Amino acid sequence: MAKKQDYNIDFTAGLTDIWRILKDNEREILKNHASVHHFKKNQMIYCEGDQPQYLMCLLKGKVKIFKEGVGGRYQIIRMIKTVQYFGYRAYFAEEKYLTGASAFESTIVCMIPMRIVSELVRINSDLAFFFIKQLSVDLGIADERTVNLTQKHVRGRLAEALLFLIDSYGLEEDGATLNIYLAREDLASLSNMTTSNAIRTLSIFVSEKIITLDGRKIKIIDEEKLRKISKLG
Amino acid sequence: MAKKQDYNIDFTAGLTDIWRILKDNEREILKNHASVHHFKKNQMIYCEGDQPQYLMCLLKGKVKIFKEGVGGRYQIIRMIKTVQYFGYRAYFAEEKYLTGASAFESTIVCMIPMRIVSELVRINSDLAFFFIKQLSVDLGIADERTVNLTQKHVRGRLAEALLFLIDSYGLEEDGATLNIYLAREDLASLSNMTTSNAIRTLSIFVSEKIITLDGRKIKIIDEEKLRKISKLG
DNA sequence: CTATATTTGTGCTGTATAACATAGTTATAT
DNA sequence: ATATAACTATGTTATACAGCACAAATATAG
Repeated sequence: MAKKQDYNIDFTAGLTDIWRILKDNEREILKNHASVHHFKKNQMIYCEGDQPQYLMCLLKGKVKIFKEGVGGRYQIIRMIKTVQYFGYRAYFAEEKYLTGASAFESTIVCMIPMRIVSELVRINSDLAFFFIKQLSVDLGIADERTVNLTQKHVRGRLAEALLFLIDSYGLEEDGATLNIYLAREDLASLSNMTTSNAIRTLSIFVSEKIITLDGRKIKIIDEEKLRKISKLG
Repeated sequence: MAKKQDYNIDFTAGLTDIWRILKDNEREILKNHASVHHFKKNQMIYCEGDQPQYLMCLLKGKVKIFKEGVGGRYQIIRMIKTVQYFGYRAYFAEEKYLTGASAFESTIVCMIPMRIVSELVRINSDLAFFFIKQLSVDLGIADERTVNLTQKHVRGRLAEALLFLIDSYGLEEDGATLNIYLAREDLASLSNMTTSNAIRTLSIFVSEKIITLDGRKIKIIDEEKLRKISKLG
């Protein structure tokens, strides 16, 4: 793995959330232990079963967190956008990683040893609250997600996935094209359905003038309708 | 709601986890603000949408945490056993409750204002770590659960629910009868299926000599087989 | 630049499971 | 004690969705 020296990035700029919380001497500690790593498209960042060691902050690119299910079928559990933190849950829970993470596209990640993070949490209660809040929010999202994935039908689940992608990565300058190009397979494993059904449902959405497709580019035409479909299930 | 004076319980005995962490003066603070409440069978402890105010610790009884899904169909998100803490996630996330909680049977809960808990977290980093760990573990469980509920078939999901109940509430003195009597409907909403399918699958399990039924009493005959069914999906 | 692999798109078939119906049984209330 | 409501049980039907097959379009590699 490449060290921070290899990349001419002010990685502290990306660490805003935590940076703001820390005192000067704590920032010094963090700076001395942080390193910046580059991952190529589809490269694994960590694997299910690995021993967690780092708090990671996504500086550039996109990351998917996924989990292998029954019969090798994998499911995307969450997706990380820039300046989001990830990879710390398992360490705090004193478990091995239950999920894997891989780079969706060329990605830069800042890594801070959890040993150091733990130490900072111990001496800075604001940082403790930061993680408590983060975990609490994520747990809420996970609970919502469970109900959505189990109770909604394919249309609802796909609509929701699209809305989630808009929310996470936004739209291009035209204000319509999704700012992420993912394979149908990924869209499927994000909305818990087979690839064929993702493809099929997408083209139904096209025929209903909710979206248009150009290869992997997805243009959102009628977000309101998506919202309605997602809500009704 | 009844105050602690109404119940002659040494509620601190139930708060072991947190109690052990606190210093004497912190214990004093907690003791002065804790109150003990009794809930009748099926009584709501808090509702989806409520403003969270208390850290709750289950001293006696059983509690289900559930969530309303599409078309009023509700789903059990988790179940609480004695000396487990609950009700704090939403407060830390600065959200309203996303779930509801109700007493499964006659239940006693100790409540501590989150305002006080937050204050203690601020001054005692061990308590901060306690919540960080708790939330991290729960988030892992939620992720596992999502995959299990979405990818496994009814048999696998029901088997898993039964194993979960053994794990959470244990067995009676005979070493076989589940120590919780729940309606088929609850078993269904725990394993994400319709009541009819829970009933049907249960009686299939009976015919396969995996369990026996006597009304709501469920006797586990072949736990190994349950484990196998759960694993295969 | 071609060859090979991967991804996408559609149609068809099978099946798991939801939805409904109905009856018997057990709780709950008055 | 009796009436009413809620739960349990089982059979039948309907349907959403997975699974497969195959062709076309893209992407990737040598």
